[in-house]
Amino acid sequence: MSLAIGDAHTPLTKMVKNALRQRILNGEFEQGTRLVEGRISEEMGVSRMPVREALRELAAEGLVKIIPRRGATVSMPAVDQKMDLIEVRATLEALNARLAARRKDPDRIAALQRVLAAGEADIAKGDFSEMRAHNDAFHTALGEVSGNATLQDLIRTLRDQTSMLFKQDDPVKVRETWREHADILRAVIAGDEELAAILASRHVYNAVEPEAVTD
Amino acid sequence: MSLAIGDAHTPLTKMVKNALRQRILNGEFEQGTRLVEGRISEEMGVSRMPVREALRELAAEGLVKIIPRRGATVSMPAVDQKMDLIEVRATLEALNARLAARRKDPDRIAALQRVLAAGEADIAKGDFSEMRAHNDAFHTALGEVSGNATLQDLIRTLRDQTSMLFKQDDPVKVRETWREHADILRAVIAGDEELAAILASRHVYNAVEPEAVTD
DNA sequence: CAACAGACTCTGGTATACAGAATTAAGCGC
DNA sequence: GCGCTTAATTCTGTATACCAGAGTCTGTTG
Repeated sequence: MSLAIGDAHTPLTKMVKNALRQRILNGEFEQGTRLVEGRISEEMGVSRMPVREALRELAAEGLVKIIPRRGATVSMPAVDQKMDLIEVRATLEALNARLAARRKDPDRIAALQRVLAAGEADIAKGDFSEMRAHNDAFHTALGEVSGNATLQDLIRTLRDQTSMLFKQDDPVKVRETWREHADILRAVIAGDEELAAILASRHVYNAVEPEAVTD
Repeated sequence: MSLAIGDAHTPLTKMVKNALRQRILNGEFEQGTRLVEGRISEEMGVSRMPVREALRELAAEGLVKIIPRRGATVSMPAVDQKMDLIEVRATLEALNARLAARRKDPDRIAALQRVLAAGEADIAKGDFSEMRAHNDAFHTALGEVSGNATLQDLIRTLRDQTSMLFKQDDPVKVRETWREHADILRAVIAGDEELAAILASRHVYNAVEPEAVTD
């Protein structure tokens, strides 16, 4: 299994963690599935330790729940927590956009524009395969403009935790999403903090798939 | 070594973590001090593993920085990160207060009022020894009123990371702090979301010790 | 006194073991 | 059959011991 984890030079723990995160976000493990250390370590061909650590870290990110003496399970957020998460995320994305509008570093904004263009180009081409990546890239780039690393970390974590609440495959929605991205970017460039903040906040709420938070 | 950690039944890792957190927040370890796994484990009479895990968790909380292959060091936030942290924290405390004002659960508010009274009583008595605990209690209680668990977690973490930026021992400042607490509570009870949010946000900025973020 | 070799210190991992909590399977009495 | 015990099995939390290789420190030497 060469591509199993890929034996590079990055810490093993990180690789295990990423592999697990991937699998969880892909829905390969359902909500509540037990993640047994021994099983995973064997499956990935590593010892238990890196797995333990990876699980702890994922727990810190909220993708996994660890109950003492009972181990880890996949933890999609409970219904009543979903809105909580979204509320927090929207607030932080708003702060992020506000800060970006305040600093509006030209270089970073240029980079952001390139990301926006890339996303729009794919949409024009009708190629939706990379949308998730483009989307992540946009939000990451926006985070760089704001320049608040703490905030970026938090948002990334929240993004992972909420990613399953958003629909990514509906072309109509995707187009809407990117229109909103463009609006946010415009507000940022204009230095309009208030507008940027409001747009970013709404952007989160708009992208939520209603059924996801209802049932 | 008997009272080193105290061999209870709670996971060892948690105890190690708490002990370390305590020592860091108390300033017993200065910024940049290396936290060598072997040394700590020996000192606390446990094996390296719980120490490793504790360090990772503290790293997730931001109290410690881990550089691959170089280990953990105490990481007070860098100057330019301090304002970042405070900005984020202020934003989240504002959201928290806003949600509290929205829900204003009577029982939780009653509890909050008791905490406020306890703090004020100690101030009246001139007893400042428990102020930090009272302060934590107030913010925790406020978090319960808002009822957003995710938010509470985040705020607690941020509180730990920023705690050293606040002065707790100046009687004048303490009195001010509690006046602000009372104001926030009043806004929450009145259901005035906007006011509660603004007051909570300012409360954070007001409590910052100017020198702490300057140098 | 700068650059380099060597000795030493730690981290990230591996393997193995084991007590005791949880979970599951097996019995057993009714 | 069905519910309750009990025994067997599975896992977690920790501990030991060990190792390769990255980093760090030190002393030397040109």
